Amino acid sequence: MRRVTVVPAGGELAVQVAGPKLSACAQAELTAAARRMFRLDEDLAPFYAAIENDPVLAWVGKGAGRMLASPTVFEDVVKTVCTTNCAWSGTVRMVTAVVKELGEGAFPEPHAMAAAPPKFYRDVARAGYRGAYLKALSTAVAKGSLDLESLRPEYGLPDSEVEEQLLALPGVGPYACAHIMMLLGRYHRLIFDSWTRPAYLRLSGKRRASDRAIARAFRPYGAFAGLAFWLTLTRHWVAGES
DNA sequence: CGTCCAGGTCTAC
DNA sequence: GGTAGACCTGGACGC
Repeated sequence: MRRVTVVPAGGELAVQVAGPKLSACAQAELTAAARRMFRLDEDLAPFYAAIENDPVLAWVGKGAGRMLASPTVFEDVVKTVCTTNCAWSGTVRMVTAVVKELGEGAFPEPHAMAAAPPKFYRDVARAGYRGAYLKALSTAVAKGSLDLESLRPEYGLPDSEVEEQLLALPGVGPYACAHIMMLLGRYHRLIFDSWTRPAYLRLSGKRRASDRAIARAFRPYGAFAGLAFWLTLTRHWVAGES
């Protein structure tokens, strides 16, 4: 597995690979991965226009707001399932094991995860009950009965259908669905979990707020409500923003 | 040592 | 359609 570096280069991103020149096929694959990771095909102009004079989010219009994604939807789904009902340290443990033991230095192909025995998920990844979900998920993708990549926006499926398909996946409920939708560039849904809820209360100064009420507060952002919510909560992650 | 809970979901009412 | 209870794991916390 060769080292790949992505560096800013005059308003663009340059992907540098150590060693001899890649084949055309490998180049295309790497470019596609980078495009998805950095969300280069997404048009955030309508969002930027909507927040131009926003007291909280105007800063985003300088070019922020592109959440890092994985090279494939499959990888995002697996990782997201590994964030459910556990501490972040657990997520890191599970994903690290999957990459190190099954992926030969990178995130594994679906067939490699499908071929891993339940013992791996239980004793090595220590994924608990999620092991069965990961096994079922990767098996379906490896078999071809489940095509997660077809959920990418460029294939034109409506959000409602994508949501329905995601919610039908093992281990994917409302939280994971909203999270994956965001990573797909479908920004309507707000991500509600044990981190975002208190984070919103802290920022808004409210003592309590139902999910429904929070969603209502972000409705003015329309199709970008989920992104606006996320950026509001993570504003302080960005250097220079308090 | 037991209980609680962390970036929830599933099943059974 | 909404809501209890169970569910793997491991770290934090109270006793």
